Amino acid sequence: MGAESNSDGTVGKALDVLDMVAGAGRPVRFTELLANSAFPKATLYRFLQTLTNQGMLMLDPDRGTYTLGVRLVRLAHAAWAQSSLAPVARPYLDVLSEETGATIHLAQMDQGQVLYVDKRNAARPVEMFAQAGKVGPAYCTGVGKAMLAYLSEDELQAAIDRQSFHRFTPNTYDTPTKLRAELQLVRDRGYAFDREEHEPGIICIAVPILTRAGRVIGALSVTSTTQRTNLAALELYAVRVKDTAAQIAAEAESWRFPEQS
Amino acid sequence: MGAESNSDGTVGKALDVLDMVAGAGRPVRFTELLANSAFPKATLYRFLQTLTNQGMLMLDPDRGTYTLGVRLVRLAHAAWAQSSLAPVARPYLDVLSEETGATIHLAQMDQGQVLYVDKRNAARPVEMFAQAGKVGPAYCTGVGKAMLAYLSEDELQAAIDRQSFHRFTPNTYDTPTKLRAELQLVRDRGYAFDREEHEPGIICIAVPILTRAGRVIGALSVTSTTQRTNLAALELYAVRVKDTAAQIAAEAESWRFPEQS
DNA sequence: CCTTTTGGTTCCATTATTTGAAACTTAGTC
DNA sequence: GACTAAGTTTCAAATAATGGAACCAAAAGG
Repeated sequence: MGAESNSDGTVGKALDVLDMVAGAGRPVRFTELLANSAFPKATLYRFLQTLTNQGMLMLDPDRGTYTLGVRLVRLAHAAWAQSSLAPVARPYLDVLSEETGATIHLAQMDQGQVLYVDKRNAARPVEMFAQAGKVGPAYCTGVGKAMLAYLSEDELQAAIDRQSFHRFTPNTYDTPTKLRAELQLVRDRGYAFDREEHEPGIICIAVPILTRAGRVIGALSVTSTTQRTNLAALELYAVRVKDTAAQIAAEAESWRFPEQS
Repeated sequence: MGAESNSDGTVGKALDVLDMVAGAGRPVRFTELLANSAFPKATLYRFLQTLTNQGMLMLDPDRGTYTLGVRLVRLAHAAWAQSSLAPVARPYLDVLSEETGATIHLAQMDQGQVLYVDKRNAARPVEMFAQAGKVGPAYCTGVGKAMLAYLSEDELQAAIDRQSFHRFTPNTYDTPTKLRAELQLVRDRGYAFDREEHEPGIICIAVPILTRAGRVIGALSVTSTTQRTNLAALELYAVRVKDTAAQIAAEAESWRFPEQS
């Protein structure tokens, strides 16, 4: 059930250590990491030293605990800025958020999961890293299904193999077969719904963002609650959102970066 | 003049490659990276493959260009969330922003530079990664000087060695000697000013965020423009900001993470 | 249409680095 | 002052990284 990302030599192992620290979600001691890892003491120790040296980890000298380092934040900023999707999409999200008064999500696929790269929230305007960078399941979210529906068969199968198919609500499509049937409907329709499949009361409409060649580069969703609205009302935005996605795709694709001398 | 972060073996080299891609600021081709690196073809090639496998880089198959991967965004989210500073500071920044109507910055030290980890901007509420994650010089910004002033002599010297001392404006302290004199004033006063030292028209007041033991964990600033206000007016916030910094420090330090079984 | 160049990928013997058991050093306990 | 737990260093053996050179594919040139 775990994800063994092996066979990438020393670098891969070091990054696994990084993931372990990230996975803990809080500062961790050497011994604790040692217990959760297959590495021998000395090996893990050296990895931690190297990563700390490199600023990928940080060692709190007072408590002897490791946390993720700030270099990651710097790199992530660069990653965000140089991905053609997120920066291009920004102004479009602003407009969409204003028009609908709903929550807007911009997501990408990451190892079979949904990674939210930007968000607009009418109620709570400032979210920053607290929201962007979060991951969620693909098989039971609007953006997830919108993207899955347009993957190639190979990619789709690889993604399906990574889904946990936990039944979050009675509406969750909790088997590959049910999911594939739903994805066919998504393709026919051109957009995906989330019918409280992940969280009760939360519904959304989502569209994929595709290159001209049909490659999936992300997805865009308008999310609301059953208290405030319903699917039929959300569906009225379908054309509007599809249109926005098309514009974003076009701009992202045509965005040529300045050539270096 | 570059920073050789060598001698951390394979992992260090791989991370150098990552920095190269980040440094380019746009998608780069294999050949281009090869030209800028000391690595032989095959070696660089393998690094790129490994990093791509690991999701740290992304290869655009259409254009044959590499960009930073989404895994970094995920890791950075975790880094942000598990650093005790940024999440704890969030509500305080909100309040400060509301009270002053000015721009608020939260920063940490990163390899001699200032890394902005959060921001509130009265005018432009939504900034996300576009702002957080940015880096700036330490010797000519309020937050930078506030932190430098409270480093240990060793740390300070190391940081000074990494400063470029470019004279951005007539007010820039552009030598180590001038800077050290200024830092003494900062210590005496308990907070730092930015007197248009980095950008004309931009002024700020900044305070360090210190642990009880006196270790620097970050800095907090209130920034405005000479058109809207002046230093004397900003100084009125001094007590308020110092107070906020103290609260943040106390909460960040006492924040015990839940123990794992 | 054939040749050359450019950009990218693979091979494989050599070499250097990682590995990890064990010994060691603190720092805290009883 | 012995004992234990947590963290750090050592060093020969094992393994993985290295990089020169060959290879392949596609574009450019004749």
